[in-house]
Amino acid sequence: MLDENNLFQQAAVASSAYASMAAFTAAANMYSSFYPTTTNPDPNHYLGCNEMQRERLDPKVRVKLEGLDLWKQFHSLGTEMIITKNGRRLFPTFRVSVSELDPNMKYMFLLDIVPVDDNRYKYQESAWVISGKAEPHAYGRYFIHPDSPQTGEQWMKQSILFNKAKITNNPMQNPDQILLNSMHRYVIRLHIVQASDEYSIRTGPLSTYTFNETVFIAVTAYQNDEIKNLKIDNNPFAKGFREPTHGKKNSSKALKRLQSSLPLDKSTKYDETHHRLCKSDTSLLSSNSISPPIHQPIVDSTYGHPEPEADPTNFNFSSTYQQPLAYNAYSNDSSLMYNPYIGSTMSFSPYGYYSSNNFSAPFF
DNA sequence: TCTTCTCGCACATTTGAATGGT
DNA sequence: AACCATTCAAATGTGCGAGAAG
Repeated sequence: MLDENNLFQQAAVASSAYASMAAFTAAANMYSSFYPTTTNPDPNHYLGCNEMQRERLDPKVRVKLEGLDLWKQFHSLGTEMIITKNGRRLFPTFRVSVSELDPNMKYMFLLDIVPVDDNRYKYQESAWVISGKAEPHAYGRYFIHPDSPQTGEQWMKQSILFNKAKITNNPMQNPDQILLNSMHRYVIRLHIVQASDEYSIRTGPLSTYTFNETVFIAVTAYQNDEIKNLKIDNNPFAKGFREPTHGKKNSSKALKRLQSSLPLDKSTKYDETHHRLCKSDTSLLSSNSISPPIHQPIVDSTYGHPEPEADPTNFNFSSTYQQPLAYNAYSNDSSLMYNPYIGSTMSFSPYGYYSSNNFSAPFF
């Protein structure tokens, strides 16, 4: 049996903070390689940490998902994220703001992505349908925010951007890239650890936040044209595929540079709140009765936004995440949804889903 | 035959070094 | 010398489409 303490001691002795984080991630990733998730997807099961009790952060701590409008647009269509061998960034970018941290304490921010259910999907007749049982998920891959660790005061100064986080389908890829399976459904999680130094990463108070709007299906090529068009319209790197300019090869580089340097263009480049509006969300929803509940209902993760009206065509949407401990992920009934917080109670806050679990989901 | 994945391509932004002006 | 703005090229991030793989 592997001595888990030794693995994490490797992280603890690293000289610089950043190096220690890398070692820590490597240690966590070694776990997943030693304990492959071939039979039981519950990380507690193969880590043997069911007994571990983990203190939570102050419940007053609030995390708000930024760019919520754009996330909701994607979510209403069934978000797809491209995964590649070399790793692909998430779009929309995962960005949060946090409040009520202790300004003087140090924290680390980590992101990971976990399966939402135990199904594999395929895109058939303009709808996602279950095509079989899911492949095992490689738990233990985290993206650690490069500013970690820093004080609560610094984290709360501005929104926290995870634009460098990448997803891949290549197990041999850099361990800080999150390994996913194509045609599987996932949700993004944020972990905040109070860690004043590298020794307290595993023991410091921890809270985990999940946002319903970040549920997506990993794909190697876009299936839904509406999703593709929404990406093209909103992702600055995909500007070349927008209608007016796409296919033109006669514009000189100098002209392009001039155009791109126009003040208006620059000022709106990364402003997600000014993205172009697309078609009405509800008009694009699938009402295919054979579709599984691919999308969660849109539940506000941001304080101060009214909850949208219920869509009568959207009868298949479940309310999984609003129910405390509604499903057993590891039962034999594959129709049940996977709750990554199994064993815990889960409550919803206006800022996001908050796990009250003391020990289970993240294993660091 | 069908579905899914990979790769090279064109077009875009980002980044950082080099340059010039104050 | 130090600072700032601009220019430029390389690196990187996109989706497309053809073809490969299973």
